[in-house]
Amino acid sequence: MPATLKDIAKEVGKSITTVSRALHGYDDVSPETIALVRRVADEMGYTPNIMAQRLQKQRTDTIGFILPTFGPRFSDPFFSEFLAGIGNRAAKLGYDLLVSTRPPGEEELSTYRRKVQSHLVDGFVIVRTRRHDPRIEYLCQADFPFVAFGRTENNCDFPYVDEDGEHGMRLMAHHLADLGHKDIAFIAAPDELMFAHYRSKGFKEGLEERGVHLDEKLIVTGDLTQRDGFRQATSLLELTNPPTAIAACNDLMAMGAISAAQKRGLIVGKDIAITGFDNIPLAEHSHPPLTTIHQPIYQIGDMVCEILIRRIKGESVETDHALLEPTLVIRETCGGNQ
Amino acid sequence: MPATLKDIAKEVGKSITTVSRALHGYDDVSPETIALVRRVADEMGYTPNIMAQRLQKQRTDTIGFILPTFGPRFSDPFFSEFLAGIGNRAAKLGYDLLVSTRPPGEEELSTYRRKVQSHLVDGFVIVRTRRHDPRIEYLCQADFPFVAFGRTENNCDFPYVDEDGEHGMRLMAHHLADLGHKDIAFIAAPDELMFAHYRSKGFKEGLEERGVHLDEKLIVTGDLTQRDGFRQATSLLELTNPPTAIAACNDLMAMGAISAAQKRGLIVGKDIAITGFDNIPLAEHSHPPLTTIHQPIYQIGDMVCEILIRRIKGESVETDHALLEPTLVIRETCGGNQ
DNA sequence: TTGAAAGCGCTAACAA
DNA sequence: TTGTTAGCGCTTTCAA
Repeated sequence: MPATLKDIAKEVGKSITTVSRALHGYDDVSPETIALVRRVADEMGYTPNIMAQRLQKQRTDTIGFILPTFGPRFSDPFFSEFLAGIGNRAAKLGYDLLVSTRPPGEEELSTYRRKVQSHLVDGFVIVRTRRHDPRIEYLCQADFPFVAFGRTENNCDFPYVDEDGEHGMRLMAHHLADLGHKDIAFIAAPDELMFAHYRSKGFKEGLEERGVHLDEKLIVTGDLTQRDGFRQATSLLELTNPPTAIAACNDLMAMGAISAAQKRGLIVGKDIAITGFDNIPLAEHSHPPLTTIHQPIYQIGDMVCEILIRRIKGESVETDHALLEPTLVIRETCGGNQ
Repeated sequence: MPATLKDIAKEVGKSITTVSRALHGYDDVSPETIALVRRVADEMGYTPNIMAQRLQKQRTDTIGFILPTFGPRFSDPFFSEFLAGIGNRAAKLGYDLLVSTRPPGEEELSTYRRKVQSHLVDGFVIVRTRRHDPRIEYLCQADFPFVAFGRTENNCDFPYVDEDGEHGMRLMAHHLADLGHKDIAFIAAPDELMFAHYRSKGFKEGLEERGVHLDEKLIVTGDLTQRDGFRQATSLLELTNPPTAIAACNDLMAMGAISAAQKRGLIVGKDIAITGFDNIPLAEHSHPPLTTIHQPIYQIGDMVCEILIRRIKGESVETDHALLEPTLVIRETCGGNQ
């Protein structure tokens, strides 16, 4: 149906090769031919068949991104922003983005494997790294290009961009301690998630540095959703000695915790302090606005994508181990400023 | 590098053709050959080169989805959930998902055009339809398969799934009117967006049906973000005769409105009623929890994708004009139940 | 039951 | 400056 090089060749009475070269503007084609071919190509509405180009070139100009989803009601503001970051950068560099959604696990890994082996993508963006991450292990061992948002404990060297969550949570711990809190609870996330691990670590160390004891009973683990933040905070508040501050591992859980506190009639920012991590857009508009740690997700997506494409193209990359400095965003959930 | 049919053929001492057929389990290949070929293929870690298959088959087994983004801080919970819906269904049916992010406008349309012409995808999922939608116009005219989430006023027939936003907002208007509100404000969204148009229409009609007059001065338009919801609600509340209820066109703006009200010291659900539309996960955990209209976004994504793939495959589709019945979710932002 | 040959649309080395 | 030829990896007639 659509015009091919062959059609144009027939039309202008030249060979396919010449047409191809004319279209690419090679300088060994006469200007007249170039002009002619271009005009005819335009008239015929020619667009190259990308599959044919790809088969020939043995590249796909496509990068893969497999979204770790968790059940249908999946809605993490994190991902849409990150996706916009990589998507826009990829487009700017002439790359397409192949997205899959797959829950972590066996099937996830085989999805990576299949896409690598069948040459569906030239490289991968990995998010939400795990302490022991089979995806990274696989890609390293297969020597396939990828860049991760997050680090891991696997012992192999690979490019990543990460925010220093350990430092971020240390900042937060100091903030809370300096506000005079003694009974501080922490809603962690599964320690297998690398970022969760770092954040927990930073928080504990931060409190220690301020001489505040973190009671094991006040450490609980949630699944990163606001629903679970609500649940975990509720159980925390039902203790005989409830905490005066709750730090959550991410904003979503913090927002759940705010609900829980309010449900018990507590005034957040006065009766209890609550903090998050991520600074999602919603954080600014929670009630009260959430004190949190900022993470420039869009920019991270952008960086990750750019590094990946440079690697794919074999260009040199200056920094492929970026660790971003987090900043504390003080709003109203810890009181003080109002 | 990776094994090809040729490699296997050489290894087993048969022709490429035979190997291909053996791998596909054709019944005109001897069982022994099939077994042998399969074994060798496994050993060599064979995976078909998809680009080659696609070039040959003239299909891509890929569906396209172009995300309308608006600036970097792009974070609409709507999209991640919708994406999960189409992504999971596509995977189940053996399709890949090619995602782009592009702000609405000229470049957006040319992105569609390029992907169609270069055979990058077999069909498109369209979201956030506009009253006059150039994307739909183009795809219709090009006779390219697509399914939309949302309707349009372009006069061409195409498959869609939509929620009856008009009816939903009518429900909401009745709810507010029945609660006794007389001074009701509405934060609309740009009328060019089809869903916004329907929602506005339904809201106005709903109030009329209850004999409540909707003052033009109390109708403002926001850009669907919580930030703008905040801004618009603030201006509404600064009027000499501020409204006693604010209905927003979507949840995000409603959440901004809640902030605005609280900033002015109003108690939401008592001093003022605020409502949304969408029932995003966060709605349940706003403070107070938001009264809204439920929209099963994940399921809609799933449906849209399924219809699209059936069409691509040329299978018959029973219902390709689905209009879903919305439901009112009463929580606490209008008072009453507490 | 198997293989030879053609072709999907394109690029590139080489020859003319 | 242009054309011939080969080939990317696969599927699919058609003939043996």
